[in-house]
Amino acid sequence: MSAPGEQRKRRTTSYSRAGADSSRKHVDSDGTKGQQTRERLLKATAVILTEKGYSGTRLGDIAKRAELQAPAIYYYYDSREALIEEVVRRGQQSAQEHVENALAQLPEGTPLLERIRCAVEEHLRVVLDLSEFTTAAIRNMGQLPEGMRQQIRSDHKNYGALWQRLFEEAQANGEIRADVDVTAARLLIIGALNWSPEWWTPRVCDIDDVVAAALALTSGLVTDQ
Amino acid sequence: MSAPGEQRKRRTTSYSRAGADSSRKHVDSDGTKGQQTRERLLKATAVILTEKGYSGTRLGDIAKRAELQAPAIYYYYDSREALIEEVVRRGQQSAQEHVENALAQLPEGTPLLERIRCAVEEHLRVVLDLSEFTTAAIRNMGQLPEGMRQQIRSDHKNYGALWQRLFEEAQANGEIRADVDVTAARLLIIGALNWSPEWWTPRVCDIDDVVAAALALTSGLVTDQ
DNA sequence: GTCTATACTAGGATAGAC
DNA sequence: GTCTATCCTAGTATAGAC
Repeated sequence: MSAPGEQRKRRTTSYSRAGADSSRKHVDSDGTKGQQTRERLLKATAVILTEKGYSGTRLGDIAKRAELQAPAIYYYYDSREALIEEVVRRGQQSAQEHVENALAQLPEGTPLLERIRCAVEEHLRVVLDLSEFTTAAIRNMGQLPEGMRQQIRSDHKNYGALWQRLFEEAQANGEIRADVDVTAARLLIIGALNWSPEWWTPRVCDIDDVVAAALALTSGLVTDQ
Repeated sequence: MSAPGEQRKRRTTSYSRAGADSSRKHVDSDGTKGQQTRERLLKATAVILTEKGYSGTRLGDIAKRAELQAPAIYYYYDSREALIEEVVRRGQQSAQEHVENALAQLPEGTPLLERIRCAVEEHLRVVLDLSEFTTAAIRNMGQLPEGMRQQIRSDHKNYGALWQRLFEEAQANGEIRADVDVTAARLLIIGALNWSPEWWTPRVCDIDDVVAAALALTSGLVTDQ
């Protein structure tokens, strides 16, 4: 008999972010409600992914955080992998889009060094502030299973190429010291930014302080005037 | 029914460096061979840990790489956790020891900036070249289970404090720009170094190039002369 | 010390009720 | 859309032979 007998309540609700006013009559019989659940699911996955890593990300934990039962996930995604993949893809994309967008905003003749500073600042802000998806993507990029890696990889390459171009031109241009390996420099900088979610919290310092420090470091590459 | 009486083992597992007895007599009877296996095990664990992350690290994979069968691991360690814990602890320690040692080597009056450069270079070399344990420790620090974190955390704090001291004194001293948050700067730099195993391979560039680039970045913090 | 065989459990996934 | 029940594989760990 499988008597339930225990009736576990799963109402833990450690959720504080109750932004969306969801207590409506019936949120509508088409699409909308499902779409919200989908978003909750993605966001929950991003958080767990960041905390626990790829392999440590359990559907049960995701479900708990998204406030539904694990099997419900399969209504939205075909598999754990499909869900995770979308999170990572989004994270990758939103960083790239955000930075490209900021760069595009700069006036025509902006010096390369200034463009680089802009990219540094914006990447950092995405990572620390704007997108938990990006954080999740970064943290887990290295341990994704081979299959998933392929598609993501190409986006990743593009983004890297964008940076690389900026650095190479800046060096060719004399704005960056001729004696540094720009590839190493670029990867070190991006690394510094990517690692920041590991230590930064609002309690450590203001985001603007991090930005300022990152820009200071970047200026170490500048040709001495 | 059949519920077997709770026979839980509570091996406390504070594995601390089993007395490295290293008997030298002959290699097969006692001691030595086991010690070698133990080292293979640790090294294999470090590699898998770096590649797959904490949760993705399976005893089966470790065993395979160390060329034995999974259950044999239990002859050396009480649990998967105990094994992983030793790897992480070692990684943490060897970074700290290596850097402290290099710093101690510097002549008495060495300027703080020079000490910082030294720390940057040595930390980078440990991470890229000298210790796969350190890489494993760094990559997984963030996703270790709560229990394991405690002990490791304190070592980690010490190491961070060592760096922080250097930076604060350098700033108080006027060697580092007064307008940067040294905590942020320090964490960004260490982050850049810590992230490097993620992208660096001998094919990307020479380690010395990475070191040079890291030092160039560091110089961005220097007060303008 | 290291193996084979096996007990046990967690967690991904499916079926089908509501 | 979301749930409960359940299947099934993979992975930790133990027993005990060699």
